[in-house]
Amino acid sequence: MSENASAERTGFREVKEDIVSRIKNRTWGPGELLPGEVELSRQFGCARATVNRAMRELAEEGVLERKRKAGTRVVQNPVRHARFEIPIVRHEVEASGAEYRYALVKREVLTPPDWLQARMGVNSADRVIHVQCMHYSGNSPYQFEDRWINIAAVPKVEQADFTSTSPNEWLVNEVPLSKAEISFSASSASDEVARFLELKSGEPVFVAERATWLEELPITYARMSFPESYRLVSSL
Amino acid sequence: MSENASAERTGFREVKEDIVSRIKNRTWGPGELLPGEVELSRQFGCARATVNRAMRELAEEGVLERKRKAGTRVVQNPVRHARFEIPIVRHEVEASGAEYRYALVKREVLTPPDWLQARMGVNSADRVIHVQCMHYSGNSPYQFEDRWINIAAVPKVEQADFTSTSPNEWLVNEVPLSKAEISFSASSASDEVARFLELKSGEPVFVAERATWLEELPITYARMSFPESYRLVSSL
DNA sequence: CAGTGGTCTAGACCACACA
DNA sequence: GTGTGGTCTAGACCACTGC
Repeated sequence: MSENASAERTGFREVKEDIVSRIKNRTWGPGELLPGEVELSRQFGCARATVNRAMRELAEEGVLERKRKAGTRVVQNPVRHARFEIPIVRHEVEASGAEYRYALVKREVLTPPDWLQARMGVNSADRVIHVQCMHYSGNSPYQFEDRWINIAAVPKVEQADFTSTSPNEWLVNEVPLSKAEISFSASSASDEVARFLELKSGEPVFVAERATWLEELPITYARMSFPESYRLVSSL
Repeated sequence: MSENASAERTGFREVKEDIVSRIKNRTWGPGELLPGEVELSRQFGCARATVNRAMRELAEEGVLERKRKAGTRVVQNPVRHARFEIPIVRHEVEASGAEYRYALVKREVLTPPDWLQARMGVNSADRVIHVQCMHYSGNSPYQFEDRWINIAAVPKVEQADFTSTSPNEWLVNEVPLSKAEISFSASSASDEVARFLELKSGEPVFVAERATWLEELPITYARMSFPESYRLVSSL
């Protein structure tokens, strides 16, 4: 039963940690060149593939910079990366323990406004569905959603009435794996947004915008407004 | 010379794309079980390691869910992930083509306030440096930075005066690879923030908060306020 | 307990980028 | 040219976990 304590194999996690700690203790300073994979695999007593995976992941994480022939260096200006999870509103609310409530505010079919044509490349001849709805956490307004959906991209959307299912959830089930651009900003509540979020006009709101395409085909653009209390926290 | 045109090997990128397209065209619906790695490697005519890397990365990206013995499934509720780059302010401003200007507003040594002890686990007996400074893009206020630094974690900070280098840049060079928690929110400008950002009190500001530790040791907490015009856009 | 993914190896060839 | 990382392979053993 008692295993040989020294029998541990060197895994890529150990290699990663070792490299990181050498950077932390300044063995390898910013911008400095690391030994090649072959050399390191000898030092660590493992296969080159193991070192390769370790260094590849560290490069992915923004710690190292790798170039063929040039070698691997510690990144100079550690551009920080933060990763955020953007869950479905209902799940987000329910995860907090509160009851989720949804209400459709408006649903209309229009020709795409100019800004939408410019923003997403929607064809001016196409029609779009404009939906506004509210998401509540218990009895408190949680999010006001203002969304545009390209009918040409998702014809079935004309049959969806969004009275009981939010457009986001409907789309998630209908359009798998679309590509998205997301941005965050702060803004003053417009009269309309203030009314739905139960704020005064001009009070700060947190705004998330999301535009999605499926292979260059514009699907939807959404602007989601949250009251001041909302906080977006990095995962990982 | 002329290579056999059909000699293309199946790489992990091709495997990834193929899997993704099969999900897009509903060959594999949400929650559905995919064939095992061995089976897929036969279908694709490549080694299992290649399929493994493809599926591992897709799992990393949130497209697939993998469990030993249970197999690999298409993710049910595609929790969207967004990745953001948090650059050094100076670089961010200079990248926009504007001239960067920096000004120290305040620098003082204090005992850590209660909220900071609670937030970061700073020892109440330790001392902290409190720094406030402004970052300008051309002549426009770009960011107001309010930062606390744990002297016990970075003793050299007592010698830094921050009159010409911003605390962020100083720290980046002094403390490599610290772990950070980042959050974003919207807030009303306090009198102080409004004064520095040249806004009216109560106007919306975009707030980024960052807390960093080095191996459980609290290093610094910073609250950065941006005027309404600021927009954080997802990379990747 | 048995099947699936997780990882490691040893070796090989390739593609790029610098000299 | 030539060295470095990028990737693939075929095979092996392991660890977790659902049955």
